[in-house]
Parts: sequence; structure tokens; C-alpha cells
Amino acid sequence: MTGKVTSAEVAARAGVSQSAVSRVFTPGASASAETARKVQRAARELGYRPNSLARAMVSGKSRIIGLVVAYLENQFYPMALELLSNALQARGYHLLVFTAPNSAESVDGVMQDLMDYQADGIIAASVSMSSDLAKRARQAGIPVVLFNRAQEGEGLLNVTSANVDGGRKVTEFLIQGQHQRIAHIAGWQGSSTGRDRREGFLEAMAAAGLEPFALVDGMYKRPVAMECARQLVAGRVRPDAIFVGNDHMAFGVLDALRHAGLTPGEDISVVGYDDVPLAAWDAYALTTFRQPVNRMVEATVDILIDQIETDNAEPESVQFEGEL
Amino acid sequence: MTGKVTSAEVAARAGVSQSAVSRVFTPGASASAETARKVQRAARELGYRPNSLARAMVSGKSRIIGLVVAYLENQFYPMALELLSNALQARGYHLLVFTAPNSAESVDGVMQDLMDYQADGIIAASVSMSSDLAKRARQAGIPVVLFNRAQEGEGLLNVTSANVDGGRKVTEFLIQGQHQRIAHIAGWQGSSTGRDRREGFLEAMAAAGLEPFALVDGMYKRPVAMECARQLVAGRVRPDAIFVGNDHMAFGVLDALRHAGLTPGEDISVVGYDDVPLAAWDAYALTTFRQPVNRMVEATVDILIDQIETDNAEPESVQFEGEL
DNA sequence: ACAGTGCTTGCAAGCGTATGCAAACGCAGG
DNA sequence: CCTGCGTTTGCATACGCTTGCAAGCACTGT
Repeated sequence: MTGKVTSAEVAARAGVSQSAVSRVFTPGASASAETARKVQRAARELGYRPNSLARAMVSGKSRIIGLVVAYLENQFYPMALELLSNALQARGYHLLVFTAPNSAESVDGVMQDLMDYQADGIIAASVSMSSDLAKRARQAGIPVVLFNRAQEGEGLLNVTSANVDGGRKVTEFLIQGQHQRIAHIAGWQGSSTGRDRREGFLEAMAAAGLEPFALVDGMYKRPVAMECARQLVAGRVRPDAIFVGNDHMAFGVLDALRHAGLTPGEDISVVGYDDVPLAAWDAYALTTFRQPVNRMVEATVDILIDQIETDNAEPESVQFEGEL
Repeated sequence: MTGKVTSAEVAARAGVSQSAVSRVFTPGASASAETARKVQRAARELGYRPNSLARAMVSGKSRIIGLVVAYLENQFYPMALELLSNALQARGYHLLVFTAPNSAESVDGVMQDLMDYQADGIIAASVSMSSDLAKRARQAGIPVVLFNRAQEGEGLLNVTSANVDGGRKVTEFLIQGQHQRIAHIAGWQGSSTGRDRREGFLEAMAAAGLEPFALVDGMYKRPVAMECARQLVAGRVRPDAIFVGNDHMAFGVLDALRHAGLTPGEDISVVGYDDVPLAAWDAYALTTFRQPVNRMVEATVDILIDQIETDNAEPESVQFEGEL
């Protein structure tokens, strides 16, 4: 029946000015208890709610945060998405979600869309962007934080776990477990995350005087990782441990190994990275390196909101240490 | 540097009026080739992009679709989310995502938020809403489609799979497999989905003259389902098959059974419902009933956009049949 | 009694865009 | 040359709200 109720209509019914209505609904604005009462009553009777878009237009703050994400099959991202959404909602922000294949063009495209929506900030989860776009975002004054991927020197904010360190720890753990022939199925080498973990692996191996048994790029893709695993164990001499660049691939590796008749944990050790919930489920019971998602999310939200609400211009990078 | 470029600035530089600029950027508006050229040139030089919010304000169409979702741990939802997002983006719409614990109050709360953002439509995935809220949405002219859950008589749109039918088929499959002692760990009985599958189960059992071995509510929660499974096999006489209300719970059941020393597929059959990707992974290799997510998503998007763009007021319900 | 103080309140000016309306224009037919 | 018609263009307004400004008000201290 009503369709849209405007502040003007509420004002008319309450016998006050439109600005009075606005003030009652604007926290931190001055209005007498008396007015507030009248306005709230009228608003309730009419079913009035302030129009967020109009509000956004005049204030310049949309309270919308853009989230750019590639694939949700890797359980790590739904998890992050859910946590981010909750954290932001608690602070009065909302997530406009865009999916984009992980190519610079498509990411740039959706980023543009986001900027068109006057997003107050953008979170890019595991995707890379062109530096042109990064510059435009900066010019437009829109803070961009890269979640779980780093890209230096663009004035972007980065939130990652300490991936080099993590890769090293995982590898040291395997070395201490008396493993000699350790392979690494790395994350996509086009990503900082994949490169860093690999670097940690190489450092630890070098420090222990060991040669990597093998070193391949799993591209973060399950089928690719499975194929790698298959080949690794096809030869006469097999690795006795595999460090896989993330859990998602590690599950594929475990499946492939079992399929090849091997028993992970006995014949061969597999360690993942992320600690998604599925890793703890019995069927996989994967040993994995915990990425502190919740702390990463908190940091992301804190940094972002800090940048939005103050005009703190300095790019920050935060890294978290994890644990096995 | 620029910050925000407005259509007025572009107009000034191109030597035309602001309306001309608007017309060039509005498909279906009249502008001479000459003007268009000048405007596009100026726009490019200034880095102008139309402000979606302002556009939304005056046109009344935000091209924002709200998505309300409860938990993303069940792989079915990330999948649906990704597909929805892609389908909507292809049509020029975008997803504002809200997470809400599955209680009427919190759902109502986020729905209000969505309406404040002038969402053109709302997709509620597996959550229920108060009929008061449903009425308000209808009054506001915002189409609401319930994804994977039905709620009749509220003027809401429903997109589900044919759950009664699905439950029956799964059960018939088990009966044909010579199983006698069939148990059902149902989905939450507060949801249409859970009730319907259970009904299908009961129908099929009755038709075959069998008594359900057991019938419990797994609440869609993994730990609950695991505990149910544990108890089911703890007694002297055990079920020889379990139909689980969705895959997410079924994985828990499989883990629990293995933990109890049983071999699913030999000692006991387990069938799930949804056919999430994980079900096909070797570690679970779960037999499951396929819900045609992609068709459900397509239908959801079609219906929603149809309702938005025409003022088709008739509530629709669509059901899809699945297969094992 | 009067100026000073601190709140409220209404007025009006925007925020960036779309769009109805009428003026301006180009061009054909008579 | 004038009329009539179709297209393009600018002007002005509207969308629903926030916010600076100044006026209104009730008190207080002197």
C-alpha cells in the first residue's frame, strides 16, 4: 500500500520539519526528547525507514564494502566471507560481493563496478589487480585491502599470514619427522602467497642441507594437484612427504594417494596449509598449518574501517604467524 | 587527484549540457553521433563514470539484489552463492550479501537493512521469515524469492527441488538395494526442505510396507548428525542403511561410522542429498541425490528479474526434479 | 532588566543523476 | 518561402536525504 514513505511525510504527520525527522534518525544530531517522541511515533505508524541510498548520496558514505573473490570451492573463502560479513555487519557495513575469474581484466572490471557503487572500501581476496586500477582507487580515495595476497608498492593494504615463515615451519616439521625426500606442490606461482610458501620451503630445505625431491606448481587447482601427486608416486623412488600449498589441493592429493594404494600418514606424509574445517574431519584428518583466519579478518576490517573513517593514508601490511 | 568526477564537469569540458552527458550514458536515450563522440572523449579524459547511487536514487532501481544466507559451512551455499553472483552479474545486477543466524528476528533485521538499501529484490537462501516482514516486502514492491526453502501463502516466490519426490526416490533406491532396516537422519524439521524429504521417506517406506528403523532430526548440523549416527549403531541391532537429510550431515555420519569401525557401503549404506562437489571426492565417495543447483539458480534469477522488470505480481513456485 | 549561553528548530542549499517539456534545428513537400 | 514533422538539445525539476546557518527559545549570572 505505502510503497515508499519519505521523511517529509513523517514530518507532516508529526507536525515538525523534515530536517527534524532527519535529525531524529541521525545518531549524534540534536533533537529534543519531545520531538523525538513525536517523530518516532509518526514514523512507526507510517512504517518509515530512512533511505540508505539517499543518505549515502549526500553524506558520501555508502557503508558498502566491496568484496572481490574468485572461487568459492576452496572452503577457505566461504569461511572468510562469512566472517567478514559478520564483522562488517556488526560495524554497520555491508558486503557487495563480486565474483571474478582471477584475471587482471575481469578483476579490474568488477572493481570499476564497485567504485561506481561508491563503495567505501574494497576487499580483494586472493586476486591481483592492475596497477592502473590500484592508482585509480587511490585517486578516488577508496582504500583497497588485499586479503591473503600481497602486492607491494601500489599503495595497497595487505593482510596475509606470514607465508614464508609458515612454509619454513611446515618444512622444518617434516624434516624433524625424519623425512628425507620431501616434495612441494606449490600454490600458483603467480600469487605472492604461493611464492612465499615455496620460498619458506626452499629456505628450510637448504638450511637442512636437503634437496627438494620435487617442486611443482599446483595452481591452487584440485585436479592439477591430483595429477601432480599421481606423477610423484608413479616412479620407482617416491617422496616420503609432500608439503601442499593449501588445504584444498591437499585434499586432492590425499585422494590421489589413496587411489594409488598408499596410506597417507604411514607410507607418506602430507601437510597442507590453511586449516579449513574440512581438514579436521575424520575422512581427511589432514595435518595442516593454521592460518589465523579470524585474526586476519579482524585485522582486515580494522584496517579498512580505520582508513575509511580517518583519512589515514599510509599503506599498511599486516602478517600473522600461524601454527601447525 | 580527481576524487569524484561528475556529469556536469564532463558536460563543461565537452561543451554540452549535463543532460546530454546523461543521455550518452543512458542506453536508449537519444543523442547525436557528434555529441556522443564529444562526451565520450571528455569522459575518458576526466575518468568519468556515472554514479550508480545517484542513478539508483532517481530511477528507483538500484540493481542490487539482497542475498540472505545463514551458514556457509555447508558447501551447497557457497556454490549457490557463486552461481547466483555470476548469473546476476551477467544481467547487470549485484549481490549485497547478509549473513543471518536462522532465527526470524535476525532475518527480519537484515531484510529491513536490505530494504533500506532499496534492493530491487531479495533472495533468501534457506531461511524463514516472519509473515509480517513478508507483507512489508510485498507492500514495498520488493520481490522475495526463497531459495531451497518454501513458505506458502505469503505471496513469496519459492524455488526448491522436488523434495518429497527426492526423499521418496532415495528411499526407494535403498529399498531396492535389499535394505530392511532403514533409518533417516532428517534435516531440521522447522524447514520445509527437511519436512518434505522426511515425508518422501515415510511415503516410500509405507508403500513398501516397511517400518522406519529410526527417524531423528539432525538439525542440519554436523555434530548433531554425528551423534545421531553414533547412537544408531551403538545398539545390538543396527540399521543397514541411513538416508541423511543433506550431504553436509552425511559427511559427518560417514566419519562417525568409520570411527565406530564400520565400513560404509559394506556394513551400512549411506545416502545424502544435494550432491555437493565434496561428495564426489574419493575420501567420501558419497552416494547422493543431485539437486540441480544450476537450474535452481537460473530459475531464481529468471523469476526475480521477471518480477522486477515487469510488474508481474503472481507468486510462483518452481520445483525441480533431481536424480541419484 | 539585560546580555550572554547552550539547545532546538526550520529554512534552504545541495549530493549526482534522469527525464518531461519546450525550444531549436534540419529537411521534405507543397 | 512557408508549413509540418522528426530529431536533438538545454532547462528545470525531482529523487530523499543531510547539514550549515541563523533565528527562536529558555535560562543563568551580573
